[in-house]
Amino acid sequence: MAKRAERPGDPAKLIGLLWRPTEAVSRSGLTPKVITRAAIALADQEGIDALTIRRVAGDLGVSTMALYPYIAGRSELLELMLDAVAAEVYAHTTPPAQAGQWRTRIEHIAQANWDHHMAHPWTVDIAAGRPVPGPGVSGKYETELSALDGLGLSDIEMDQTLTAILGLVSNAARETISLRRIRQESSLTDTQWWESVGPSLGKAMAGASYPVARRVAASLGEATGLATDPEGAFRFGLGMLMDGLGTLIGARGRHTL
Amino acid sequence: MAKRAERPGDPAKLIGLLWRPTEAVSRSGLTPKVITRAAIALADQEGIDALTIRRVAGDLGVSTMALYPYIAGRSELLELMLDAVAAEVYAHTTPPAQAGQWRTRIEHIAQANWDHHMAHPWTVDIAAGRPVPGPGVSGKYETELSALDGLGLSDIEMDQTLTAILGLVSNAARETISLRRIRQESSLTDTQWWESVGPSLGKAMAGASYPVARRVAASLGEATGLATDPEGAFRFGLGMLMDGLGTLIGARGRHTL
DNA sequence: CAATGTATTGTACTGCGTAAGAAGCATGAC
DNA sequence: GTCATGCTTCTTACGCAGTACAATACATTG
Repeated sequence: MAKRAERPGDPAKLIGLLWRPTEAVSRSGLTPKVITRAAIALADQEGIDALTIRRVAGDLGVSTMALYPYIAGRSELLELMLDAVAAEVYAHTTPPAQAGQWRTRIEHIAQANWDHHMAHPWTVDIAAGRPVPGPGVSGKYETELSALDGLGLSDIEMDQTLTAILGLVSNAARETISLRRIRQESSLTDTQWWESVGPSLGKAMAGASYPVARRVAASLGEATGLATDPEGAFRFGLGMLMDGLGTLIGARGRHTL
Repeated sequence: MAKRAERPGDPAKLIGLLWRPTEAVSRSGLTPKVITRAAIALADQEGIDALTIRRVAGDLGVSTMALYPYIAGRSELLELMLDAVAAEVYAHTTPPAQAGQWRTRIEHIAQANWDHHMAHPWTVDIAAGRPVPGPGVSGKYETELSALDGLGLSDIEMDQTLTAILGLVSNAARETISLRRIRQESSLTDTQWWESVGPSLGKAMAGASYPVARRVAASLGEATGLATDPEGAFRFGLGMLMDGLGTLIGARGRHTL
């Protein structure tokens, strides 16, 4: 946490980087694409906290400041990374036929985004700025909107439906990834952790009574062994959302969980 | 971005801080509560990036290291802050009668959480860790689950429904706050920004064609003057979600937008 | 009033993004 | 082949973060 001097970032420069990347190879072999790829690989393996300019430069075998002419700064690099991975979201899947059921299409979108977040966990950590869509993000948006086109929704409703779907996915992904990270770092299993924490928590909470919360937490613990089940919540929420969408467009979808 | 040495943090200590805060006032007048309050005030006004231990200590008129005996470290302070504001979410609202319509109750929850995020924008920036619920969070959870109790949902479904609702809210809040921040920082209005960016973007995108995306973006721009409308998406998504919930529990709710 | 233990402070370490200027290297002109 | 030109790359240094560690100031007890 707590960022250091990060210049505002020039939008025009960013657009250039996104849409017209320099292909010319200079004497070190650096290009925005090469740097972005190295940065993505690093972030995939070690998380954004490990993604420092120094480290990326080190991985590429050049000095820290050598990167700055190609990427404008750290925040621009993050945008380049986001756009690059966005271009891959639907690259390795065969989309269901456009004529197919809309529920299938939506589930395909949700699943692809889920897989995307799981493959690149750092994508849930980046706070979106003023959106400057690059080719990857634009293509992804186009693909997703197309799946919602022709259902009888207005343009605005299409966008809002998509936002809701992607929001459910990214929320669940964020929580799942957060849990996974903590498990890796703490070297304690969930059971061990609860055993160490449970007693003192029970003692501390003595007196306060949360009847419904206690009942629900107990049920959750029995069913999933965890205090929280983000992926389950996501699939359930998506089902409800699609039911609501079915009602809205009069297509009478059935809830499938 | 990029955090520095942040110890893992002792869960047991955190539980103690959350549930049995030291009331004893030492010679400087410091207590966890006082520090937490100061930190919240600072974060509310200047954002989490401004929330440094040094700064909080300065605001309280003590040296940096004086805080460490009371809060265990920065991450524990964040947890204390989150729990403290969670306790306030429903403090200043009169909840609708339990006997009332469930849609009203859910809308009340969503609205309270929306207001909460708007009052404390930093709440959308904090990555959740392994959940160690304090009294504030627990009380909030209890209140929210109670609003969903008795609708015929299973315990797990209640939790998942709540997760979906709160997810929609926090996503929309995150985007809204992000946009607001950028507007404040860039000192350019949205119109000015688009005027500066639009032309080069248009030129860059020449050749690529995104028919649906272009149409939808145009509609969005006309309707809201913006490329994105998080709050609208949130209200629309919530409506759909509640419609789906209505279908599920057979209560036949009507979509109200 | 002295002794003791804790609350507080000062100093220092490491690591970050990046500004500024020095140095290195490829390229074209003669 | 030699050399000036101009971009590329590297070195150095600044400011600021969290917090470890040791020294100091203070309140309390006898």
